[in-house]
Formats: sequence, C-alpha cells, structure tokens
Amino acid sequence: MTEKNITAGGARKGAGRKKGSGKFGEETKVIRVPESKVTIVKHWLSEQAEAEQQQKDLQEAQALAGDKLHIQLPDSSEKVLIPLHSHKVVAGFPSPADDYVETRLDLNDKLIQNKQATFLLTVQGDSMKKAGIHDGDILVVDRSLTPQDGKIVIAALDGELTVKTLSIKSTGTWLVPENDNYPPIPVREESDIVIWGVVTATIKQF
Amino acid sequence: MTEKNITAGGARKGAGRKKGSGKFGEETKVIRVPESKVTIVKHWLSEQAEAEQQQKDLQEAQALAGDKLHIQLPDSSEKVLIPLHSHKVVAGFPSPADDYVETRLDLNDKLIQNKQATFLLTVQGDSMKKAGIHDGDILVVDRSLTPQDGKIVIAALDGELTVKTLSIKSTGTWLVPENDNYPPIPVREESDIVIWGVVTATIKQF
DNA sequence: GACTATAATTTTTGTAACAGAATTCAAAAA
DNA sequence: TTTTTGAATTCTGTTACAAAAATTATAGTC
Repeated sequence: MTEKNITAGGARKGAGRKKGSGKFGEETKVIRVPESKVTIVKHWLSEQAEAEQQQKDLQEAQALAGDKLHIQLPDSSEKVLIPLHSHKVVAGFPSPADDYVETRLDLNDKLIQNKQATFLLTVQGDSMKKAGIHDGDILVVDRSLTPQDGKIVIAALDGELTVKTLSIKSTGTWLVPENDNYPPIPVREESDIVIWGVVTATIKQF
Repeated sequence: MTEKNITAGGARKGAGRKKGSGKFGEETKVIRVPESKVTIVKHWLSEQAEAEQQQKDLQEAQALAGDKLHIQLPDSSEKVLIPLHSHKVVAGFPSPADDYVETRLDLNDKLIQNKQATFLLTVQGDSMKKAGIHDGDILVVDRSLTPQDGKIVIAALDGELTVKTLSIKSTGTWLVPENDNYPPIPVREESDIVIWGVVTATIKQF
C-alpha cells in the first residue's frame, strides 16, 4: 500500500451491477399505495419474489435429480383439521371418539415450518433403510435449515440428488448412507458436493 | 360575463380539496413494484377501495334505516384478511405462478382420503419397527376402510389400542406384531378384539 | 503468476419533488 | 337566491435524485 498512488484510474468497460440483479429480478416502477396497505403489498411482493426464487431452485433441482427423485411443492392452501389421538389417552377403550381427542392438527402445519423453503421428494431405492426411509416414501425437505451433524440431508452428488446423513466430526465432514453397502463420502472444499436441504420428516403410505 | 373584471380576488379561507377525498380515502405513499406485478397490485387496490366504499355505504344505510330495516354487516375481521394472491386470476395476467401450481401437493389431500373417518395416532414403543413404524411416529388411521390381509391395523386389545399387521389365512385370523419379541395373537369370535381402523400412512419427524 | 484490494461503473431502491388533475369553498355576478 | 368563477388545497402519476449494492477491470502485493 503506497501512499503516493491512490488512483487505479482509467475506464472499466463492462463493469457495473448487472441488470436484473435486484431482489425482484426485473425492472420496477413506483406506484402510489394507500398507507394502510403498504405493509400488505410489500409483504406480498417479497413473498412472490421468494416463490419465484424457489421456482428457479426447483427447476435447477429437477435438472439435477434426473429420474431418481421426484420433486413436488407442498400446497397448504386449504386447512384440514384432523383429530389427534394420543395412544395412552385412548387406552380406556371403548371410546366415544371425540372425548379423547387431544388436539386437532393440520398436517401441513405440523410438517411444514417454512412454507417458502419446503419441498417434497419421493424416494427411490432403499439406501436409507436404517434411518427408516424406504422406497416410495415422501420426504419433507426444508432448505432454510442449517445442516448439522446427525441431520439427514439432501445432497447434490455428481449432479444427482441423494439422501444421506450428515456427519461433522473432527476428522472432517462426511455424507453417510444409512446402508452398509455404501461407504461414507468425504465432503471437501474442492469437491462438487452441495448440501441442498435438511430432511425434516418422512412419510410412508401403505 | 363582463370583460373588465376578471378577478374575484382575496383569500378564501377554508377553500380547497378536503383531506381524504381521494379514491383511497386516506393518505398514500409511493412504493416500488416490479413491472410484472403492477397490474395485479393496482387491481387489488381498487378492489379493496371499492369494498371499503361499500362498507361505508352500508353503514350509512344502516344509520338511516333505524329500526325499520335490519341490515347485517359482513364480518369485517374476515374482510381484512383477504389475501392478495386470490386476485391473480382476475388480473388476466400470464402469471409465472400458474406454471407450477399443478405440481403442488397438499399433504392433507395426499394423506387423507376420508376426512370424516380419519384420525391421527402417536406411536409409543418400537413394536412395529420392522414395518418402518417407530416410537414417536404419527399414524394416519382411516376407520372407514375394510381390514384386509396384510394391512396394518389399529386393534383394541385388552382395552388398549395397539398397532399390528392383520393376517387372514386358512388357519384363521391373526394380529401379527412386526417385532420378533411378541407372538401373533389369534382373533376369534369370542375374543374381545376389535379392529379399530386401518393405518394408511406413517409420518416420522426428525 | 496468482491473489487481493480498490476504484470505476452500473443498476437498484427508497424518497423527494413536481406538475397537472380533481375537488372544494368563498366571493362575485346574474 | 342561484349560478359562475377563481383561489385554495389535496390527489396522483411520474420524474429526478442520491445513497446503497453489486460487479468488474485494474493496480498493487507477495
């Protein structure tokens, strides 16, 4: 750092912020809005922007996923409240049904914390059998959660989405398949591995 | 109309447009909106303004009506919560959101066939480990389904609800725990065993 | 040569400012 | 009294501006 020369002068062709790099990804206009609606509109706009970002992520993921995992977005437009029984409460059978209802529970609410960042994946193969994840199961994946040691995560491996357990130890970071036939995979800076999201639930239909 | 005198000079106290006389009935602010959303937002705003005007008219009418006519107001608390996106259809706008609406999935729809007959149970114990059902899992139970061979069912055994696999063979009907530590239980006419419902799904949260 | 820091450049974004339209009232005219 | 007209004031869409953010080329450093 010399003090005499502070200029790095001259033109810089091609420099500058890129178009569409704003939060809306497109050009904007100013419009006049009644004060009481400003918050509502702004909130909606940011939600829309997020949803569009999510859409892009989804397309990207679908490109990566190939045929292995089938991705869907949750839709929690309509609320359905289902009575939730607790095993021990119902023990005093015969039960007049509703007396024993503990709470009513909406499955979307229960399973989806962060609507904007949540995806559903359908599992193919039994590679995570030991973790209770089987072929055909539906995984609920939250992209907004921080991957932590012991969490089950979705990782993009060689351009393919896979489900693995994340292991962060002193020996380094590993992706561990819950299947004895496959070895753990080391995660290094230079490797092309991206943790795509954290699995928050798995659903098995009979 | 004389030509000499064109002034009607002097101050006019109290003159001028009244506050809140605009179409929104309140003060406004300018905000920046992405171009593709301008039409949608404007449309929504004018609809909201109309609704509020109607509301005022109605109140006025009610004041006039006195006891003669009984006019009911719509629930205003509900009105406030009208979501902005419900109007994207009306806007006649090529909405990017529409592209992926079809791929969205409602977990309630997916998991619950018969809303009236469906209950959720929380599992205690690992007695069904081999069937992928573990402690803490949530079971989706449909009471309207007919129990069939191989189905996982909820059975009332000794005044307690348990989850078992139903086995209907030539040797008779059995309730089979998916756990090697417990023996199958024969179901006979005289036994006090009631099949309470059929498990259609199990949900595991991490 | 590779990497880093920085200046240059461009877009974004919230807000202020402006001008024309709309609205309302008081004073003048009929 | 009624009508007309001009002044006063707010509304509203748009433009303008400045600070912030983002991006890249260049200079400097190791």
